[in-house]
Amino acid sequence: MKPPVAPTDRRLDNGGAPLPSAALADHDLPGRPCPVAATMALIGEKWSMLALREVFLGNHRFNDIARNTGAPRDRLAARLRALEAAGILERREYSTAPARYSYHLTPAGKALSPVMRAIVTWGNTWAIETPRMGYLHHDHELELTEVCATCGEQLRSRDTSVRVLAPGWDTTGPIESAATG
Amino acid sequence: MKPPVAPTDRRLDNGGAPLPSAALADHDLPGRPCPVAATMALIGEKWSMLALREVFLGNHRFNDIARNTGAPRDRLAARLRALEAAGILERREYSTAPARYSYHLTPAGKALSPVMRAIVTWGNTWAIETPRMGYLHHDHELELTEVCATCGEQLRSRDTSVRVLAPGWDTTGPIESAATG
DNA sequence: GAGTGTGAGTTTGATTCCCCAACTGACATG
DNA sequence: CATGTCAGTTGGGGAATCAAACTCACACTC
Repeated sequence: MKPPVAPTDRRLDNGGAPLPSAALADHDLPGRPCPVAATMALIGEKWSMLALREVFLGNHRFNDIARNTGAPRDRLAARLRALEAAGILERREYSTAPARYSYHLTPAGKALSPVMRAIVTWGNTWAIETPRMGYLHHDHELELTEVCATCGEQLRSRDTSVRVLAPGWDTTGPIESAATG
Repeated sequence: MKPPVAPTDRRLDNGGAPLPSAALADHDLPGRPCPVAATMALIGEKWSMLALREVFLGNHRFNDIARNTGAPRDRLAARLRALEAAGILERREYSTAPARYSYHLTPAGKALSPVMRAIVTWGNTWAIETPRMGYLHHDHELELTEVCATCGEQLRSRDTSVRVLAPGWDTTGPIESAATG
């Protein structure tokens, strides 16, 4: 039984090379070692997602990003630097003398598009009165759903369960026995 | 040609009633009026996503959430209150005298599960060395992909384009003509 | 060649937020 | 009566944030 949809390619551009972002270790993260905490450490600061939104929309210059997000300029400069250090954005010099840089998505940055789409979808439905952004898929409106590529079935939350893979932790928290020694 | 997958139900539990969250208006948002900005205003503060992660994992009590996230207790109290005000969490009194509350997901909160899954998937791939969390789908590992429910096709970013629906704005920013008047 | 504009920041000073640790209050347990 | 639990709240110091002005290097205009 073949999967009806192909598994999404992940890190193909990277071909087994080290992570583009300064990969975070468990001890860099507060509380439970977990991909959510690691992701928040990289893109969870204020203005980061809005800056990324603008780059996804095709705005690559500092002034455009500042105007469209409303972020203070110093904060935006700091965030762009952090996103660059995380391997999510790259700076390209489009003018020497004076040096001028534009910001572009790396493979890791482009890989954030499912996160962005999920946020757009949720926000349109639950956070504002009227949708302010939408996606076209070919020539029709995108109706986003999740599917398991292994079995091809549309995802329902009740068919899924979480597995905690961090050593010393389970779903309820740190495991007491032999946790500290 | 029928869609091979059913469209995801959104706000069915809510049946056309007002938004559970204090729905945000354009002027509440910095910069471009957009679902990303609205979502960030509700769940973008520090510790919010980690608190939600714990509730998704089944930890509903203040002390458990505090321990597993590592959040300062005062910040956590503030975030839980904000998420409650946003209609994402609800407090349930599980003990009177002394009054003790546990935190549970509302329909809007449960609807964040695609966002959470997208973040887990990205984080496992790009932010940490080794996956620390995974999902089981039935009895196999979940391999998450996006599909357009309208046409049934697996999503590729190059097949999609963004539409800006906010009046006075396009992808590049605010529209100059007749913008202010 | 003086003045104005553009672009990407940096600096400044006031404000706000965040972290940590200790404390509170109402009970349960020994 | 002392200790423990639970869900917070309070206080003080430090860090981050904000808005606005400023810098620097050039380009364009008159």
